[in-house]
Amino acid sequence: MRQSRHIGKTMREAPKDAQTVAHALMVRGGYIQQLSAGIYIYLPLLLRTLNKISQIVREEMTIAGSEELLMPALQSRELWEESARWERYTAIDGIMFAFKDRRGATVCLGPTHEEVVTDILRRDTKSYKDLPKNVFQIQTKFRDEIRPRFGLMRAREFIMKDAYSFDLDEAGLDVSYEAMRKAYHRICERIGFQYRAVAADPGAIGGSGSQEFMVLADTGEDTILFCDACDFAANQEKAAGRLEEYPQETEHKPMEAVLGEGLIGTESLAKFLGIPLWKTTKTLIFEADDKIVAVMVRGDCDVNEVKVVNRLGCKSLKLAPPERIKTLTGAEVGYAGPIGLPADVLILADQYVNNRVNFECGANQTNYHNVNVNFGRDLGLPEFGDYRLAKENDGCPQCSGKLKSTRGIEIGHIFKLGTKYSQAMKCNYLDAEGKSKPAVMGCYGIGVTRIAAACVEQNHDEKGIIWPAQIAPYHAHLIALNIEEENLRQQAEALYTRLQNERIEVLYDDRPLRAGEKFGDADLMGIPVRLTVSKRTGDQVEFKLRKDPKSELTSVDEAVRRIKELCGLK
RNA sequence: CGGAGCGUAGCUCAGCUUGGUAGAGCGCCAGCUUUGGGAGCUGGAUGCCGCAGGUUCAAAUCCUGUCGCUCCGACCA
Repeated sequence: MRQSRHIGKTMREAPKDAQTVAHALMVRGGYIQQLSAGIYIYLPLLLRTLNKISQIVREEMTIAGSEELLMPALQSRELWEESARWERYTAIDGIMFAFKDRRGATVCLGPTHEEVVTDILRRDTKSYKDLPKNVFQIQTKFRDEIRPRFGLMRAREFIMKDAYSFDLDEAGLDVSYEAMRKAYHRICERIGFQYRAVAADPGAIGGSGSQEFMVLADTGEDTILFCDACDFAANQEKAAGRLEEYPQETEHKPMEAVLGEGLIGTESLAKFLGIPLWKTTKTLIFEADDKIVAVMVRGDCDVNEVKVVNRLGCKSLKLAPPERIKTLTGAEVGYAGPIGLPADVLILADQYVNNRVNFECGANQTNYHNVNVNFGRDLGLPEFGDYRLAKENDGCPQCSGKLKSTRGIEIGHIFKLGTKYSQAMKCNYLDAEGKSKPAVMGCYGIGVTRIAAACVEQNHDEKGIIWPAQIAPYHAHLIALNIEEENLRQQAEALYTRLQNERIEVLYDDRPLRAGEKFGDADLMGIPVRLTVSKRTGDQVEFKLRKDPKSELTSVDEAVRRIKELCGLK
């Protein structure tokens, strides 16, 4: 492609709404343009990269035994009512774009395709001989995100590969899931990501197990915890950390309420009372849908709201507003405790709240704190469970190692769905005994546009993008300097033709600009190989890798050979 | 949806407090010089100051409404 005819001008300054490096570089490099909130134009350079990412994904899915199809993005309401997700996705979460067609029928743009794919497979599946099946598609998805952000990272319209497996039973699902898991690892490896597969919370999609594929980046929206000694790795919202248990006193002292005026927060309280932080207790009052729930964690810990939601099965969970806390506990915010709460309030306590002798908790009276509290004597046993947010330096739940923390971008998520959708939508088969059984499903998503953004986030320097050759928009960037000199122009044109004949994808900068501008644009765009011809290069060519600061003169033949080797061309 | 902020030239932004009819840098166009890391000089074009009302002799500026965008939270590939 001639750059003089290329659409997508580079910009020297980033638009002010670009918050992350990847977003800014993609806008500046002429990869994307914003049309409205969370809606982006994929300019020619980006489209080439997206196609290459898609091709890698396609190849690996095919090798893993999945068959490609393409489902409609425009879907009808009926299927979503069959799976009982219509209400949740429209009225409750509002994540789905839904509107009426000219006849007044309600239609929607697919945020995901469990319904449609289950509908397809139930027509195709009659006998146990029809399974297993696995299909995938690469398609534009629509999600009315509450807060789109960071350019392609969280957009309202984006490209996703989604695959769905249908098996006879759990054992079959395990096999399908494992094949997808391996394929996801190969995809990440082929793109050259620094990444980790982590245990994840399945969230609203449901199911028995899931893993996220996280590209490591400081700007990632997720925190992941991993063990420094074994292979344990999990999303922070899923992880269970191990805490040190402290030796306890043997004597149960009498409980008393201590005046500690204005002491909000366990740290200042522990200091004031002269007790270790772990003896204090945080009691948080939540509104779970329309019920009130109290959650206790040790004073040195925080509540993991995802775990609480999973325990309660509620739709929404948020901290109760101050007025509600006041009427409930009779105290200002900051003095809530488990003793004396109304009987209908469910009290959940993290397991590490237990096994403490003479601990502290709020007294439900402004400025007062109960000390020397003991379960069984001063209050009944609450429901214990794991409700604490794991964090860095916790003990590993699998071994004696310690957890480390890092940020990640979730580019893929694989789920064991089970029979949630097949049961609701009657995707059944007859087994060898003639008994009807629901297919056991898995679903596997990977964000194609998000991979592009994550890749830029992980591969750039102060000058611009540094694409790995596998997904770069072009293999080579041919820079012609002094192009107003006819003989040099002809030389550059000849080289351009030669490269094209060699099936090398080349962007040819034929613009009559100064060297600085052309090199600056090349660095910004990030094409892996830069070839320069000028009056200095004679019948040779300057060969430079984007990731490498040094350049050298080589013959054209040698340059072609190197490019083909780097890009895996024959 | 709750909280915060921003809409002025293609991009980044100044001007608004204290109303007087539009500015800078970069980019763009022309010419000359320059020519391997975003060069210099000269000349030039570009704005429904987001939109709609209101106040006023007069509104980019004050008021009201509205639309759009961004950031912080819950959602997710």
